[in-house]
Amino acid sequence: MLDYQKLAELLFPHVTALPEDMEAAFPKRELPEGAKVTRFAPSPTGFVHFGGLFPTTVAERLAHQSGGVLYLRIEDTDAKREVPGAAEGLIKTLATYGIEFDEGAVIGEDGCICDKGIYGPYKQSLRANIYQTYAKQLVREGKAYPCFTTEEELEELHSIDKKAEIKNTDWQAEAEARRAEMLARRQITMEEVEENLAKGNPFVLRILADGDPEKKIKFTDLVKGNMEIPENDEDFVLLKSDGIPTYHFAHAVDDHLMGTTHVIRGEEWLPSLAKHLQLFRYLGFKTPKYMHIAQIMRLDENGNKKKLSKRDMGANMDDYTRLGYCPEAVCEYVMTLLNSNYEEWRMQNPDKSYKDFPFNIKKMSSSGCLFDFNKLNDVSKNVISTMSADDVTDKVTSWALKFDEDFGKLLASDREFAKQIFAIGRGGKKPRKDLATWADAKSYMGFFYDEIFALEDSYDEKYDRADIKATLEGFLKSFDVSDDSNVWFDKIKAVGEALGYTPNMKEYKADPTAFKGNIADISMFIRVAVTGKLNSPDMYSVMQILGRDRVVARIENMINSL
RNA sequence: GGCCCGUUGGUCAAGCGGCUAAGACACCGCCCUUUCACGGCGGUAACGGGAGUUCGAUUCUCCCACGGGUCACCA
Repeated sequence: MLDYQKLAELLFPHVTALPEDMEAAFPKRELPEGAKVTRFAPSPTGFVHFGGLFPTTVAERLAHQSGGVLYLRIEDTDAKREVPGAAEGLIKTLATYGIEFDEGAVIGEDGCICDKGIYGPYKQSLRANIYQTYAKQLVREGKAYPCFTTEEELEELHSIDKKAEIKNTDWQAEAEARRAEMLARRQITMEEVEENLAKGNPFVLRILADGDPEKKIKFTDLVKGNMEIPENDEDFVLLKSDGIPTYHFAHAVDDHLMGTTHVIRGEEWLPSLAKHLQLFRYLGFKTPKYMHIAQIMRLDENGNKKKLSKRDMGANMDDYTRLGYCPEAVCEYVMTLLNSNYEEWRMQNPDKSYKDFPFNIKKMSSSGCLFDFNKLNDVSKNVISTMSADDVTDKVTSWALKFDEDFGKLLASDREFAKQIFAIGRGGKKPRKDLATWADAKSYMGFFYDEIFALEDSYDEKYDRADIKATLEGFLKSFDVSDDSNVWFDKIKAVGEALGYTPNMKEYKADPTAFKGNIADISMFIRVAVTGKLNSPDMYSVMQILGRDRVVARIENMINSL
């Protein structure tokens, strides 16, 4: 039997604080009944991806909907993987998706990350003394012990050392080796500890696991429901040799001290839940509520679902920006995936912010869903269709200035002109839905600009060139931009009728053989000349915006080319 | 391989012992319409398999299959 008190002093001579000092330094939060405290706790190793935005949106909604607190904690416990500037990027990206933190690591006025709130520091690398205080206590209580086996030695003992080779692992042998090794580790004597310490050998602190995997813990996850998980019997690492905690230990200590009520994270954490529960128990902490959110999936080349990973299209939130999706649309899509009754609510409340939606944990799906660009596009079209022409103009312009500079400059050169274009068919109960992304704008309305205008579509062979020419000439002869739309259209009808193309669609449908064609054909002749395309928004509006000179010039060009 | 989670149409999903098994996206057709877009109407399409429990199972239980996740001094 080791003298734990002595061991604790040997291991952590510099740690003088006690757990109660920490409890005093991090007082319980005083929040109204039912208020939830949630957090986003990323490791600063890269960008925010869709799979990360997902649970974070849940955390944000739950906190703010309940009058609680959402805070950001940076889990930079692995210096090797840290990417400079990643944390700043994460915060900014999240902000564009409506995720604002009340507390934690925030970007200060100087553009650098600073702490806001009294539960800091919010960077785990700065909290070593806090973790070590609890670590020391665990040693005192005989719940943790030092392990001087180096990483290299460990690797030799294990048949797995690299993720890539995991498929070739002999799991049986692995488990046995592990077991034996763990038992041996536990036999460490005070003499060995002193000897190693004297040599300056590094150590990790391991938990002394008391679990029996044959026994199950009953547990209720707020989204997964009831489940049974085997108790933990693995002496996992609490403190790495640099004195910095692993995720598990930091999670328990921080979420306790910072008063997290709901731990919201991806379901990939489910397998280590037993460790966390054990840790909370060892430390005498009340366990928070857990919500393990199903993963977003993608289809691999074999048609199987796979977790959406960083490299996949649609994973990096910056992809959406680049592709021209507006954040509102992405949020909207996320909400439809998160709560099955969201779309229904949206239909009844078309003008409200998604933040007014009563988010319901019970309406969350427990199985992973496939990312669907079709659906995103549809949602996005709806979102954009309700925006004002001013909004759309500004948003398309600023997007284009960044990702399609020439086009952006065109739009910016005459904002009023651009705005008139985007105003076509906007407003009213049945707005046009042409744009799913800002990138769609160019193909939709680029033809308005002579710099971009091109004959994308051509007349079908079946149409008599002479008729086309006659239509265009006839149209030009009577064209007057100041005509109202009825007069304007009547003139077109007259031109067509003279050529044997009936203006009466009903008549035409009743007996197509009686006519050369109809008003649709005539309109098309003009449309192609003016817009270069078979399809366009309302042609009268187009001509009004284009103005007399451009309309005439384009038609004359077409006549000359026929 | 052990453990955990999951499985309703192509996708997202409602359902919570008795229903012709909702709805949305996508797809197809029709209508409206000068094209497109919008809108309207309609259509194709689903409970992974097998045992139980039950008068009756998509719904409850078990087994199997399949899919996913995880097994680090990474989070």
